[in-house]
Amino acid sequence: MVTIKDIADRAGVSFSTVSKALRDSPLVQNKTKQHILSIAKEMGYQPNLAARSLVSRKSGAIGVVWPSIERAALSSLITKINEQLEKKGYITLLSISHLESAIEIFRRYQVDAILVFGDRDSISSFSSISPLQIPILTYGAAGYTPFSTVDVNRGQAVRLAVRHLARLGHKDIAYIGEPQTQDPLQTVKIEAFRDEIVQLGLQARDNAVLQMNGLEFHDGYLAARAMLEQTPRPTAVISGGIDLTRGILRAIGEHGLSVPHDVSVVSYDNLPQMEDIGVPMTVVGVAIATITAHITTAILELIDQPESLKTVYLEPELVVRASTSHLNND
DNA sequence: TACGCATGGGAACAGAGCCG
DNA sequence: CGGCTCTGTTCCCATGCGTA
Repeated sequence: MVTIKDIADRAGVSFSTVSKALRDSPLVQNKTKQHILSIAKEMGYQPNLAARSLVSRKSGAIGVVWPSIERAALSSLITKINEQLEKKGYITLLSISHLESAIEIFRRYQVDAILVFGDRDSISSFSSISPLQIPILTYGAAGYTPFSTVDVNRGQAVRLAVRHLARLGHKDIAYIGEPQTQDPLQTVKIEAFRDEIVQLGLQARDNAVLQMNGLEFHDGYLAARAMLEQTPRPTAVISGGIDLTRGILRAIGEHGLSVPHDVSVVSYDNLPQMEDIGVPMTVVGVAIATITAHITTAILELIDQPESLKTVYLEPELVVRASTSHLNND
């Protein structure tokens, strides 16, 4: 490997001068600088990050723990976060391992901060993390972790959805998004759903919330099929997430029904791709760009002040598109 | 303006001291 | 004397302060 020493030998200067020249220091004459730069380029020099972080005590890397790789909503989050951190000179290391082993690996790489996406599995293991020197930011796990957190007011999002449908005249509303295994992130939404139904004096049916195995396409599909068999059939449905929504739309289509004429659909997850997933979706949630901006800011702050502890709660919005309409009385 | 030198964490190595 | 553990040293490379 080419090091600054090799460049120094070739250029006939000391390696500290090469270091300064490569970092565009004003302490090196422009002529010398250009000479050194051209030699570095010619020799194909790449700075050794390990050595650099040895001195600076910063690795310039941020570890992201992302255990549920199959969820579409999270994948657009991570893409954007990576983009924004890159602009700030950081690289992101992604781990899809379990929380404990992911953190251990990141410690060895000496990342400057760790971002953890909370999900059912990671939430339960937060308590077992031994205190460490690396700052940790969690997303989607407010109230479950001793760390700084950026989170979304999920309950409020679902309330917005219920109110929107109620305003359109719907009284019989279903909710698809209750996995069999206890998932705190989903439970919050479901509780808000039930509560808002009662608050608005709508029909509170026992089977309004549909059970399912998981939160993926097929789960939404099966739950929607079950819902469409109910009599009377709900006139509107709220979906717990984008993957479920895709399955729900499929089931409705196969049933020979149309959205929103026969069934209005509001989906959780305020993602750009929601503008058209067969139907332009009415959605509730915090826009991805807003979430990622807050996460990025919070991480950078945490690197500057590792001791600080901060919880940011983001308020969701309702974006009305073509998947919801007034109740038909025909 | 350019150079000398200390610095950082950890792997690899050298040497000392011990045991059977 | 071979084999072992334990301690101490050197090296990796880029950075940046102090100095010539």
